[in-house]
Amino acid sequence: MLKEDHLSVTQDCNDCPIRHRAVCARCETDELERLEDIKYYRRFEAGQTVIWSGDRMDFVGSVVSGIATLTQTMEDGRTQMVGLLLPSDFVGRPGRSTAAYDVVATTDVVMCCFRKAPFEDLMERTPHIAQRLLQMTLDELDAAREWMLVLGRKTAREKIASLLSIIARRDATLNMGRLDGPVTFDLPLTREAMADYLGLTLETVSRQVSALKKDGIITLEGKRHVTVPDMTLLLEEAGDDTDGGMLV
Amino acid sequence: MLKEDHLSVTQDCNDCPIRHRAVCARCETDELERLEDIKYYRRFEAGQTVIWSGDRMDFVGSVVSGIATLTQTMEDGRTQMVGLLLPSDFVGRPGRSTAAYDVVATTDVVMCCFRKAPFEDLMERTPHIAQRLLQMTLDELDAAREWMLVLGRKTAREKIASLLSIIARRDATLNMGRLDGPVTFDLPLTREAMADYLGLTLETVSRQVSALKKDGIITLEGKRHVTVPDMTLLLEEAGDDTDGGMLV
DNA sequence: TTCCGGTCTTGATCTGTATCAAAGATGATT
DNA sequence: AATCATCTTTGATACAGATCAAGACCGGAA
Repeated sequence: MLKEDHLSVTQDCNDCPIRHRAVCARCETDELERLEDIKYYRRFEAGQTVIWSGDRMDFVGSVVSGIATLTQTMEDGRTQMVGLLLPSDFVGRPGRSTAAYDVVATTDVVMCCFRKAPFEDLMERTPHIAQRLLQMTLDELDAAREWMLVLGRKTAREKIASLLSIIARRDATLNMGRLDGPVTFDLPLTREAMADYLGLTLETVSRQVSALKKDGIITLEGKRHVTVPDMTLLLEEAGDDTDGGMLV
Repeated sequence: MLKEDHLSVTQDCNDCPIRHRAVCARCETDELERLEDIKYYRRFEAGQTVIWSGDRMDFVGSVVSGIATLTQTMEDGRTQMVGLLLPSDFVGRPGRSTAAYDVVATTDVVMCCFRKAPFEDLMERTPHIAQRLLQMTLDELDAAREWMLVLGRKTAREKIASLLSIIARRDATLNMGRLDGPVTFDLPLTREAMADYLGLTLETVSRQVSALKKDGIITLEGKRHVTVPDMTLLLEEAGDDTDGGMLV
């Protein structure tokens, strides 16, 4: 649900009918005019690396459309995805000059960027922005910690169910969909990307997706189009508290 | 390294010779006087649960002394530690009223607390605080993501080495120790707690600690007192980039 | 000193997931 | 329509770590 004082850029941002919300609806007008100078769009193709870990990072921004991932790679090639960037997600870290992770476009991606130094100035002058960014960062921290439980303690089947639940929920949030009937969405990730997110191999992902399908927890049309007849069942498979809290 | 504008409470805070730094050195004096009204100390015994997940959380604070953990538990008892709270770490979440995790005192703990509502007011009025808190939260997010790589992709031996590296580094930071010679510290965690942090069983932790000892990567006096003759070797075992970045 | 509860180690065996291998879809390009 | 590259599924086997089980250690209490 996009809030009035949302820092994120909404999907309409590219046309910019609501560009004045791009940073913060509570900002005064003159700040927003100034914003125009430091805002610009970037387009990335599917597969393209937006930024490499260790690179100088001279912008912050948010995803307007498309999907990108945040990944960490060890020298021997083992890869762990540490974040999934969907439309409205914020990218970059105020106060740090180099990127800590690879950011890779999974699909074609449009990002709305702000030059970093002026953005940081703006943040200093307008406290709402720092406060809003703090809330967003705390949410991401919660998500990361939630994921630590998935990675550390869940079985392969539970991991898959957890990932599907999260994608279903995020998809519903973005598209104003409901979660109380059958839920349908497109998987934005290859089996390999899912594996990298879940700390599994792609073969195991494939097997467990097939198993969930066989057991009627999900239906597949093609490889990527998923229908969940009953989210409650999926959440049970994920091993989450079954009080339905996630459905609210 | 404690910074001048550190939000955290330092170890001396209990005696409060430097209590005016308790929130932010850059705050003006009158804000600090007001602070006295909303600050208090709490003492917890080893094993005591500071707060239960889901509980109403009416304070924020920071650890003055002792060690606490942030854990998540599934209905069937599987437990994952999602954070380790050492002296100077911040506890609590401005803007959210219930705790998301269990906070458990591992040793006796003293926390310096601030009543939540007034603290949030203070944050609104004094932008440095929100900004400092944002930096701290971003650091925690980095730590959580680092840990996702450990949980998702590292072997048991690498996991143990990673945990020991982190504890060694944090210990050195707090005690102004060096990391370029032999490093000695006390393990603040039982084998079971280590297992819960690493997504392993306590038996596997025990075996891998023994293996690292046999291979001369570490030495043990008793069960808990660890010496690392050469941090570089330990970092190699952890599978971290071996450019020594961590030693700086 | 002995007892005792909690912690830790070690051994034997089991199992979930990785690994290795091959073939089946799918969609783009010619 | 045929070719090709990429993604996905499925099978056979191997292995890291879990599980089950038994003691060893260690500090505190009596």
